[in-house]
Amino acid sequence: MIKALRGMKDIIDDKFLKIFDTTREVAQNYGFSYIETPILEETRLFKRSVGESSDIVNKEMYEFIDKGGNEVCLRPEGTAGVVRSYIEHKFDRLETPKRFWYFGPMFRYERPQKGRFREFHQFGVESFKEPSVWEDINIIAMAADIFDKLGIKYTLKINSLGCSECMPKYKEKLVEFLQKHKDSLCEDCQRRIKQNPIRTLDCKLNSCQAILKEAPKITDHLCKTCQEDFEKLQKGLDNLEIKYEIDKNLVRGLDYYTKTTFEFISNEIGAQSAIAGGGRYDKLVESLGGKPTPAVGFAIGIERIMDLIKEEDKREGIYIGAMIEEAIPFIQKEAKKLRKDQKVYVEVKPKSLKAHLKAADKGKFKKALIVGEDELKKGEFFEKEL
RNA sequence: GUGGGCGUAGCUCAGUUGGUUAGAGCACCAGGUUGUGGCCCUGGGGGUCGCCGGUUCAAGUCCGGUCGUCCACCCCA
Repeated sequence: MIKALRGMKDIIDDKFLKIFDTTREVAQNYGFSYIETPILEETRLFKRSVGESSDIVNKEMYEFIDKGGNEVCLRPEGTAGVVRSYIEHKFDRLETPKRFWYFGPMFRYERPQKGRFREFHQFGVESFKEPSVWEDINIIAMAADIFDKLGIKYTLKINSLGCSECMPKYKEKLVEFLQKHKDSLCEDCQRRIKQNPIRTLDCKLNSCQAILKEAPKITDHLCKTCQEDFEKLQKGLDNLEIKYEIDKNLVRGLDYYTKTTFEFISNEIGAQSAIAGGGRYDKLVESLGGKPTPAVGFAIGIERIMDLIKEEDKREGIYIGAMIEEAIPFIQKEAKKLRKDQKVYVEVKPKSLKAHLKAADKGKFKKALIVGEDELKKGEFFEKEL
C-alpha cells in the first residue's frame, strides 16, 4: 500500500475549513489583502532571511536542484516569500503601507511528533511600511481575535529584542557574560555563544537557566525609543484588554526579528506549545534588496490549533432518499430546488424507510424526506424531523 | 540528528510457558410479521498478525534488520 510520506497528513476534517474561514474573515475585517506566493522558492531567499544559523535553514529544508539547475526549496515559512514578492512588485517604493494575509502549506524536514509535521499549514499576516508600535498591537489583536472566535484559550507572551541601535550593544554584554560562565554552560549553549548568543536565553536546561538568571536582560538594555515602544505596547494591549506576560527570555528562532516579539502559547497540546508567533522585522526588506521598510507580522500553526477546537455536533441539512428506484428522478429534481439555500444530501440507493431514517440519523441531518410508492404517486414526501 | 514506547479487523485493543480453522467491543450491512431512526436481540461481511530475514517439527508469540507511528530531546507554528 502506498502511504503518505512521513510527517505528511491528509486533511479530512471540516475544522480546517472553519479555521480558514475564520482567519480570512478576521484578516479581511482588519483590512488586509490576500496574497499567495509560490511554494517553491530559491533556496538563497531563506538563507538570507531566516538566517543560516537557524535550524530551519541549516537542517530542515527540503532542498533540491531543479531541471534548470536552480537551487530551490519548499518554503519552510511564509514571511520570506511575501517579502520577496513585496520587493519584486516594487511596493517598497510606495509610501503607503501594504498589508497581506496568507494561508498555505509549509515544509520542514523534522522528526514528527505531537503538533509537529513535515508538511503543516500556516495562516500569517505581514504589514509593511508602518513603523509604529501601534501596528504591532493591531496585529497582536488580530491574532487574539482569531483565537477568541475559535474558542481557543491561550497565553500571550511578549518581549522586545531591541533595534539595530541597542541590540548589538546588548549582545556584546551578553557574550561577555556567557564567556565568563562558559565552562558551566551546556554544549549547545557554548556553541550558541558564537553562532547566536541570544538563543542561549531560552535553553531548556535547568543548569543553564540557573546561570542565565544572572545574565543581562535585553529589556534592561533597550535604547530610549525601544524602551518607550515596549511600554506603549503594554499600554496598548491593556487598552484592548488583551492579557499578556512579559517573557524576557522570549527569543524567536528566526534571525530577522527586531523589537517586538510575541508568542501565543497553549498548554493543552504537548511540548509544542506555541500556536502562533511573530514580531517586528524592520531590517528584513532591506537585507533582501528592497528599500528600508519597517514590517511586522505573525503566523498561526493551523494543525496545532485544530486540536484545540471543540467540535460541536449539531444537526443540519436535509436527507432525501427513495424506497424504489423509480422515485430517484423525482427526488433529484426536488433536491435541486431545495439546494438553492440549504444543504441537501441525496441517497441514490433505494432502501427501506427504516434504513433511510437510520442513515439520516447517522449522517447528523436535521430532516429526512423519503419517497416511496405512495408518495411518488401523489408527488410528495414522507417527512421526518430528526 | 538523539532517546524511549508501540505496530493484530475501518477504530480501540485481547491473544496465557511458541501448538489446530486468530478473538472481543465499537463501527458497518441485513433481519426482528413487508413504511417510522437513536435502545435491544439475532445473523453477516471484513485480518498476507507492518515488511524482510532468522531460530524451530511448529512463530501473532522468540531473535535481527527495516519501515511506520507515538512521545520526549532539539527546534518551531
